[in-house]
Amino acid sequence: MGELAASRKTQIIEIAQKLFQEKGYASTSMRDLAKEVGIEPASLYSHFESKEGILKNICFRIAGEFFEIFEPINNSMVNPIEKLKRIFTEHIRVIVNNLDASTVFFNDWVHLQEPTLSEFKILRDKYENGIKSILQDGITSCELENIDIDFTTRLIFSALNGTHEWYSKEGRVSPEEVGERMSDFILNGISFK
Amino acid sequence: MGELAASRKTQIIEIAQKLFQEKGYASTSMRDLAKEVGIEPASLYSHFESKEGILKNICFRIAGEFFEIFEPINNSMVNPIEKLKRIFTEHIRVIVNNLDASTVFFNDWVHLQEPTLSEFKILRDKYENGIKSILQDGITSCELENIDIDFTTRLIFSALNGTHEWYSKEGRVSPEEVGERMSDFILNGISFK
DNA sequence: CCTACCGATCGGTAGG
DNA sequence: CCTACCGATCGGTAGG
Repeated sequence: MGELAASRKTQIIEIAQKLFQEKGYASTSMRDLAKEVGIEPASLYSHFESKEGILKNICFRIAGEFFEIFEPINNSMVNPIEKLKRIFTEHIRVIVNNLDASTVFFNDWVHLQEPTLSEFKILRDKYENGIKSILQDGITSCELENIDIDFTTRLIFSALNGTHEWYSKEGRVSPEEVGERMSDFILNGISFK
Repeated sequence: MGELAASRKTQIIEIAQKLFQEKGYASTSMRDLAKEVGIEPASLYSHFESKEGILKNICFRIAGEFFEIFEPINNSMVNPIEKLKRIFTEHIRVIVNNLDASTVFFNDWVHLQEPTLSEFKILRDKYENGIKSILQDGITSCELENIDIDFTTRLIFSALNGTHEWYSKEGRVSPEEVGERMSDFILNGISFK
């Protein structure tokens, strides 16, 4: 009390993000989490139905953030290259603004159970297909070379989604700058030949 | 029997790689492993001192493979760009030839305990610093633009080390071709401006 | 390589 | 949100 009064549920999620990020979802027990929150283990179950419920909350919140930045840019009337540049930059910003949660998102979504796992994969594929469409538009309009779209998409996500692994250690670079340099790197790499 | 007689120890490692890759190290129990091998859980301990011993074996074997390809290329008398190109290609080959083990290497090294964890990190830093030196050589000799070496190195490893996540699903591309296209992508991306 | 077993810890529930 | 507790499972050991 006296601090900003985040709800207990929010507090649990924030601490869970931190612990899952540090030790991994599978290696973090509900007892670890309860201790850090300062309540009894059983009390966690009045806020979440299960341990997986917490993971679900984290993963789908981050997925939601990615779509929130993707859709308005994708629907805007700019050319494909500019779209990609903006999406890459905003994508990085989501990661950097949610370092703990995005680490959990990338590392621990595999621990989601069916049917949640399938829902998650569908969202992921949707986002991926969105990027592929923009690449296709770029090729069609001759703004991009005739690249291998699947392969290029993999490379793009590898580059973007590695950010959480190193950003905190070299945090002197601003998210905007990382996003821009990453965009340059990728777009330059793509237009090879 | 009747098949190629790999030693039991080798067989345990191979099955462990597969299970750790599928479910993660922390979520795979010694009982899971024993069952798949076809022996009693306690019997695993006549081959390995602990569960972590198996992880150690996998992680350091892969680390060794990376150094085996790195060092001869690094010591060879070719220019920095050519060195990078060859290292990237061989790096990809190591990943692709050891898909299970390299997935464990990338995802589960965090579960190593001290002092093994520190030994592992030292190897990782050594490899990373090797790449940084080559980039520096390339800049000094004006074959590369005056890029940010730390940032570039992060991007390189993000791109290279994401390969294990998608390769098996699009396995129609040969390791050599992946390596070459990845090299082109990275080297083209690097020389921006 | 097995039988038999240990203490510790796990996610989760009942009931208040 | 707590006390009290459940059955299951964990990594690992003793002794052969």
